[in-house]
Amino acid sequence: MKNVADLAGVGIKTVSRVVNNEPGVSEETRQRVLRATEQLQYHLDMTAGSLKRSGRKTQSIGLLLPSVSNPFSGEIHRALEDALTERGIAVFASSLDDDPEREKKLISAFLGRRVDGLVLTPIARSQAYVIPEHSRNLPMVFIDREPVGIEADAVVTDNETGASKAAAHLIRHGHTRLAYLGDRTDIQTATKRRTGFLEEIGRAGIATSTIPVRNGLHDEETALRAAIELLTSENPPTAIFSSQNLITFGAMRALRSLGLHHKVALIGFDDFTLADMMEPGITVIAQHPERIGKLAAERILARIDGDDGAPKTYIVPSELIPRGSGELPPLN
Amino acid sequence: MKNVADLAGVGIKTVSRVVNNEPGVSEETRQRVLRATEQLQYHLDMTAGSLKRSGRKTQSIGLLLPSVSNPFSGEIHRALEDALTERGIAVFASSLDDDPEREKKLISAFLGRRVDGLVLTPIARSQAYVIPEHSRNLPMVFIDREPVGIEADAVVTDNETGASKAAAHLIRHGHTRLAYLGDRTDIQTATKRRTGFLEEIGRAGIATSTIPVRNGLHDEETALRAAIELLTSENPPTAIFSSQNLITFGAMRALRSLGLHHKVALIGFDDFTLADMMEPGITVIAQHPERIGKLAAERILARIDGDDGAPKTYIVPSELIPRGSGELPPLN
DNA sequence: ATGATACATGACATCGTTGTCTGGCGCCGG
DNA sequence: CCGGCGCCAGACAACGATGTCATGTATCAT
Repeated sequence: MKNVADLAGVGIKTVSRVVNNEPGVSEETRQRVLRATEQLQYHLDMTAGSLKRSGRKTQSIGLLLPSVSNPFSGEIHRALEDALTERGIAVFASSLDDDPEREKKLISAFLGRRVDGLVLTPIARSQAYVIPEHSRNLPMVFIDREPVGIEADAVVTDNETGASKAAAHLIRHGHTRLAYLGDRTDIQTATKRRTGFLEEIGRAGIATSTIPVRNGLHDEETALRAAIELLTSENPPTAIFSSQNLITFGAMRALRSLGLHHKVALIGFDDFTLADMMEPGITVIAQHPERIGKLAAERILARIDGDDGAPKTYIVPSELIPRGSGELPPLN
Repeated sequence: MKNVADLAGVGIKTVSRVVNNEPGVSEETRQRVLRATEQLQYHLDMTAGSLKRSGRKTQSIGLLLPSVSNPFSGEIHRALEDALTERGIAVFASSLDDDPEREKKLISAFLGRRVDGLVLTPIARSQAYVIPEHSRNLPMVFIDREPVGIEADAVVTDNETGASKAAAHLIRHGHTRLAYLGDRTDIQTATKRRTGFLEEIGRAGIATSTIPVRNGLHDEETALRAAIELLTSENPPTAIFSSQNLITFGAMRALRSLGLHHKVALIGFDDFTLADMMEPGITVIAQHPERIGKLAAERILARIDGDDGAPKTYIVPSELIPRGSGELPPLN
């Protein structure tokens, strides 16, 4: 900046005014300065600017996702990015891998970079450890899962209702012998989906104690095994609900390997690419990651802009998409 | 920092030494300072530090991808992140959407944030406009596509050889009436794949002029239409090669809608989730995004660390994964 | 003509940190 | 007993920008 000022023969403050489009510079000087910036390939240093600038905003936020390679997270990321880029805010993205230690480390790394806000999927059992930052006015929005031990904004899918819709749908198609394949019980969304599913079954007058529930499945392989075991038991279910993407894949493989894919109904939580191209098409409870991302962006921006209303949880509705697998009638 | 220093009753430089783990502080003072940082919830401000620190490193890099919601990009992103997080480097990620204007704007935004390096998928017709930055010693690594108009490191998939492997595979299974469904010709990878595919056909002694080539397909819908048109023409191909994910999906839909999915062979460039669960399984030329990401990370780190060897293009081999669709024999 | 007013501009302190340099103190060897 | 050395610690400038304030000049109303 100094160099530009010298070249243009003006003070550095004037250069600052020009590059920041502040008023109070004559058109002539402005042109001279612009020519100088051009000539020297000058580029404003935002990091230095944010040191003194009012509010000390760095125009960047931190985003913590289960993994940036997870398509669901990718959609959220994209929607967030679109909304924030418009405001000139850049996004630091990181993957958590369900590791509470990593969660803390990454948050710390973002804090050190003085991000203007944090959008995150909580992993650790409690997020109480960020209370100091939060109350120190660091905007935070939790996504996908509600935080524990701290009052903050959250944007989540309607997990319970979504799962209950799946149950209702299967029951409406005549099923009574349902089964549930679920994720680790320490994941909040997993337990909510289970609750929603079982409660709906209860409401339909079916004894939930008769429903086989397999928890703790965390990948395709374990889901596959659990599903096979279930389907080859002596009183196998006529319909399966899988609480998550990978588990759905495992269930699909199990059904196919036993030749039951056209006989046993299946509804999975989470939509996925090519679900409609399967044989049969897979009925799913679709989440709306773009809506989650967009809402999270709106909330974090509002907080950055000073909104200090009481924290609130925003719920994004899920949607049942019938494609065939969920409409198969019970087979006996 | 000042506050911490006061509370601990030491000078700010001593606090700096402690939080940066520099030597020359007695154990007693160190403890006192650490207690103070704890009490005040002090967190080092890296942005301020990088202002004066030698080399002015911000410990962050910019990553430009077609879209963060694209699974292929996601894998690259993840691999990069893993390698960089180890070194304490954070990643700004942004989506380009095939928009050259956006490419320039985003690069400019990253430059303003003084990233230590840039990893990017080039979109614009030429990247000559970043020559000033590059020669000013801003490390840059191009991924997926080689840059035009600038000498810089690049990490790309072996597009030509990959496509030629697909052609050879189909020919080996007896096909002579092949067809090519390709992306926009202004995308470098697309033309390379076409070249590789056609050259291999030529080498096999088949007149490439007889091969229907459809370019300019950019999504599932256009690919679907092109494929249907091709398959319902009077001398339809017995095998199709699709140059990219979405085009493969379009081709799959076309084949299925015409009831030809077990009759006409298909090989797609790019692997995708559930390819093995299709009917038949889809044979693909798989890229290795994790390897691309890892290599890109190694290169950018080396450059950041001062490696000033001549720029080089690194080629990551692709892999043909047979799953059924590519092994169907010609049907007449 | 004169004081008031508006506008263009630059000097300077400052943001939070680190690099450099200097100072005080204890210890050692001669 | 003294010079020299090593260790700990702080004072101070500097990084690249911006906020504040002062200054100079042209313009305007009276």
